[in-house]
Amino acid sequence: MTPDQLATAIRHALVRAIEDGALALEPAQVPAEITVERPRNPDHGDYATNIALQVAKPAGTSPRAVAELIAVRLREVGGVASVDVAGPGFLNVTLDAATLGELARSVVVAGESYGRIDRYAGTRVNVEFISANPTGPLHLGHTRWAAVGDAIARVLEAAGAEVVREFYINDRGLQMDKFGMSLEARALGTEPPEGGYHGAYVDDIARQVVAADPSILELTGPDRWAAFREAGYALQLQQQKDVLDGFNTHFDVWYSERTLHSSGAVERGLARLREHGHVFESDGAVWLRTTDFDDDKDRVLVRSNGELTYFASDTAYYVDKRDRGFDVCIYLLGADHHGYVNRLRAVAACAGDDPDVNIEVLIGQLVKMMKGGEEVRLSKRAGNMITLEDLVDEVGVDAARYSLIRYPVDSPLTLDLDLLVSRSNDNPVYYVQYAHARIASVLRNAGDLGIDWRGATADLSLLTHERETALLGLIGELPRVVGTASELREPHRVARYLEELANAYHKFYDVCRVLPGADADVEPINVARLWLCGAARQTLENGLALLGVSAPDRM
RNA sequence: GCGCCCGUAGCUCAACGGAUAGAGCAUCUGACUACGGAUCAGAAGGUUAGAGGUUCGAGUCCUCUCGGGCGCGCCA
Repeated sequence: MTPDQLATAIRHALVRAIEDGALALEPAQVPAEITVERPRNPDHGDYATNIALQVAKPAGTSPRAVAELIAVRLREVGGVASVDVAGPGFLNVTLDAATLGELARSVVVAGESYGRIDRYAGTRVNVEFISANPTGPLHLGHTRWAAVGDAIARVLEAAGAEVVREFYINDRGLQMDKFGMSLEARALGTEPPEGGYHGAYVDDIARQVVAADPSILELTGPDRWAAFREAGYALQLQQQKDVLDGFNTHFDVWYSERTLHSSGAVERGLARLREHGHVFESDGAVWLRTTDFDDDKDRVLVRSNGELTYFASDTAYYVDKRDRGFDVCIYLLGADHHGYVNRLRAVAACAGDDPDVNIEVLIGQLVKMMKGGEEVRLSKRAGNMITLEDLVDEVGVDAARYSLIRYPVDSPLTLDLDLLVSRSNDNPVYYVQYAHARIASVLRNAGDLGIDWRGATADLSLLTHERETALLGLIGELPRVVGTASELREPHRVARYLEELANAYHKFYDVCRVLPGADADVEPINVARLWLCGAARQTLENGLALLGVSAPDRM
């Protein structure tokens, strides 16, 4: 029995109590969600629910009395071994061993699809993240989003959503020109202009550009730096794509800001906003009245000199996404952009959408790096800038991704490079991966012993050891973890869950011998435990896949 | 000045309004001549920054104070 099935059984028990007249409650007062959770304390059974505490007040009686009414009816349900009323009115449910054990079989049978749910079936989601200028390498700030954004996309997919990962290329405007002029300057051996780009990578790209086409130096005037700009753009963008590819983060759409303008999307976007009546003119400029929807000031779309603002691109881009059929547009932005939240939400509202439904702006705090006990200051001046590439070179893709994903993004994160580099259990990713490798080893050994556990008849009711039931219970949690992680857009919950699961496996392994000892026959308990191992391995693999982290058979 | 985020063990951090606030690291003590010791068992470590409030119940929600990070252009 899965936790969801138990929740349904509890609901039925509650409804029956109402129908029997034992409980004075309107059907409408039954909560939409019945919370079933695994108690921290094993004495509290396999599962616990607080439903009695929730409905006691509207029912006009005490929580414990309600709990008793539900308990009596729940005990009749097949697979339920016992139901206790505890504390202020919690219901503690214990399943019988066979019912719990069968979970192992169903997980192994489900394979890679275990953990997938249909909560967001039919929902099209656009997840936009990183969206850097193509004027330099991706740095540490981008890296957090590369890992977390991709994990959010994976979790949403597991929850049934149709997800597109999108990277908005800021390839238009003054910064690009400065980039071109900086490249030109370095190629000519002069200093980049005021506000230009510095660092070794600028020299590298300049060299590459000249090497690819030496005739570029024969150009003059703006033609020359524009040519450097275009050639450098192509190289830098490709470099970003390659690095992200190596980071196991693959974008479905690379959306160029230039394309947005050349395609007429900007005009269409402005037209849409005018239709809804939130555009006005003042002081020779065109404005969007975002203050109609919680923004603290109105925003300029077209400057009095006729030029479009960056904000105009933003609005058009949003409208374009919606026109492409996305129900939800998720933006992942750094904390230094949190001032954009209200205006982006206002854009959605001005376009006639519901900002609470169609747009979602997630703000992530910045990452700090410690090395040798000191903070590594991040600066675009090359020397101490940490790039995504640097991080991966130092600690590897799995450790880098995992370390960035395992913390909620709304709190600032401090990473200690020294700890990450050491391949010890200081980094929990190894703890989780080790559990997977350990199981893989056991299963290999079973094969070497000629044990065909999947083909044998197994009595899974033998899995009654406290460590076995604890492990089974946690294995059963994956679908619900996917549910909360996807709903809250918090993939760190998956990582935390995997650590718990790995811990439960190690504890089980420590006291429960899986394979028969030397010269011993294969007993039913060996087969049952192999099923448990198979289920645990599959759950770890599926969970790690949600994070884009590998599940190695050997380490 | 206004706004957003944060403040939990020595350190890095968990905890969809639930039961005795949990892990890892660091410190101390233990455990295999059988499946991977990158493991497991145990000890120690807390006024959840502070003060009020909401309710059966608050680290979590509301108000205020203190402390830290960030943001407030017809810039991109």
